[in-house]
Amino acid sequence: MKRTHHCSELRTEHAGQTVTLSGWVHSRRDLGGLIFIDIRDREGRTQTVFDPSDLPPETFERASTLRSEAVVSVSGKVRKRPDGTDNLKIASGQVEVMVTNLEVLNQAEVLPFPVDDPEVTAKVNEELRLQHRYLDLRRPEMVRNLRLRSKVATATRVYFDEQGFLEVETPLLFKSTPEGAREFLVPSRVHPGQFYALPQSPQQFKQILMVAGVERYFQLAKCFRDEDLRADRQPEFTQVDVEMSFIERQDIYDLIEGLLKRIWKTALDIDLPTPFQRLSFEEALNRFGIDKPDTRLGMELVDFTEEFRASKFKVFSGAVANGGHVKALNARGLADATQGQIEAMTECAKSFGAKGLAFIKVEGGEWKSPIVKFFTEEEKAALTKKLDIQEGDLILFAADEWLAACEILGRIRLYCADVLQAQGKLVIPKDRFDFLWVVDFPLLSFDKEQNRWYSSHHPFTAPVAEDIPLLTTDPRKVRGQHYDVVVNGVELGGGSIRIHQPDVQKTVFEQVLQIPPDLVQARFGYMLEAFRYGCPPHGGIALGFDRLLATLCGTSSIRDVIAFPKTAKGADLMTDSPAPVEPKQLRDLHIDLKVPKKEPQG
RNA sequence: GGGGGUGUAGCUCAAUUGGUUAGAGCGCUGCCCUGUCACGGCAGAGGUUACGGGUUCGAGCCCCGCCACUCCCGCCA
Repeated sequence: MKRTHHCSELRTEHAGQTVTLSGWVHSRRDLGGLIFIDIRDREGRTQTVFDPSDLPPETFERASTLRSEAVVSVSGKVRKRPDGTDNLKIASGQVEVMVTNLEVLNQAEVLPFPVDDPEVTAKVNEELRLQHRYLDLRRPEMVRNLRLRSKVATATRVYFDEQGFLEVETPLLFKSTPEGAREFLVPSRVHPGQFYALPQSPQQFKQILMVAGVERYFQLAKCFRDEDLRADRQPEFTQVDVEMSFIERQDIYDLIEGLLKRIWKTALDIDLPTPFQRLSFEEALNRFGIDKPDTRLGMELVDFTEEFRASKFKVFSGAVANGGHVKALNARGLADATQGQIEAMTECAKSFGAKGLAFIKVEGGEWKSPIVKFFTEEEKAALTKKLDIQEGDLILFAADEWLAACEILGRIRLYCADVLQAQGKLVIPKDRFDFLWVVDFPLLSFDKEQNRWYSSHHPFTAPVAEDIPLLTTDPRKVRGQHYDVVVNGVELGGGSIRIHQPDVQKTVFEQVLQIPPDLVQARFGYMLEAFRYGCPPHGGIALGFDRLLATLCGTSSIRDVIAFPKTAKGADLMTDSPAPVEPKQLRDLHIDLKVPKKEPQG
């Protein structure tokens, strides 16, 4: 049964050798008196020939009954294919194996969907693919993704080892810290009524490791968040988690740029230019309307606050009078936007609090717009100049508070880019990767509904040193030592320099975030205590490993780079989980269920 | 929690907008076929139109409900 070669290995120089191949029946061409069977393994495929003149009739008969995806082991002599019968589509296409022995290791029933035809399979309903993930993973594209993931994981470990990092595993049964994302809870059998939580990230352990003197820590860490899912979010996911002592922000930039450079070279043989561009949070919002800008798209936002301060168009001048901004973007070539597309954009703007969406279509040499009649010649000239308006352009406006105006147009910009790409008017090369750092985030944001400040990143993020006195006097102005790394509009990861002084950490928890002292003690007491016994200055970062792989593989869904992902409702369709448990299990855990009974249908 | 999309043969999709017995390609089954590689030829089987109601002379199509998948908003310290 042992194989001598894999199925993408044989070449003309192997001709004459007797070999054994093992794998799956990829395809079968039964010509009646002669049968061709392509054997496939994870490396590729090889054509085998069953010729009755070389074979016992019984073996030939068995070959004719083989079905797709049966598992076989065949032995025979390799030979160069007859002239004119080479198959250039496969690597082993110049040779074939003349089978003398066939062992059927397992038959396969008819499959629920084909795995041998990439065009068909790529369109198969994802529900079905997830139900039979083991078949989905046989597809060459999925094998490639698994392989790339493994390669990148190894490259990551090698890189960090070279840089003097220790890989340390941290617990999955952790303590609930309900400030952040909703957690998965694990009931304790031994401690009735008490729960573990699965970690949203190893944040606190990695900081504790710095107190422990590890100095350089990394881990490919499993993280868990019980929030609603998206194409780029799963309830359990993997982070490249990093923490270092005695560093400043620049050290993290250098380290991560080196890592990504290594990964891109290993995975795609692409040399990433470093250092990455650096944008402040404010500049990212001003120019792109989002804190994770996709700089490949062009169409930057332009500010017209001054130009429209005294405008006759009251929507603009009114917004400015209230301290707001007027911003615009030029969707080049989108003047032919349909009514439906304009409406979709307007709906999108409204969902961000806009009252409407002002626009100008530049068609046939004139500006078609319900608002252009309010504009003076000076205002029109300013628009033409700063937006470089040309025939065929679509100009879109937002007038609102600064952040809202930016975010509305930021969202519209992405919508326009989608439309332009679908129309072929915006073409982005597949091998283009625009990396950048977003820095200088505000440390705190204000929650209007709950009337309190919350951490923009997390409560362990260090303020810029000279801003520490402002924590209690003017929180809005405090800058955080936080950074995000972004590629092509995807937030790949983020981190910060941490607070390492127990008194500053206590101030943030109790006075700024207004967490009662007894709660702080119960939830974070061990950390504050640890900080008192000699905590080095430290900082770190976490990269979304799944998003990283999705970017490398050119897919928008991280499900394509996770072997066994869950659906949008967190179900595993293959194992049918989550699922009910036995009453005894619940009794052991001291749990009573209160699940409303479903109303009978009808 | 909210909004959009999808659900018809094993798979991918049609069904002239409410009208005869729901079709096609691939796959599957049987027979034929010695140089195929998307093999070819002939024949055949295969449907609770996701599910439950309703309107109608008549529903795959319209209405109500419900389930699953998917995308987005909220959410994701």
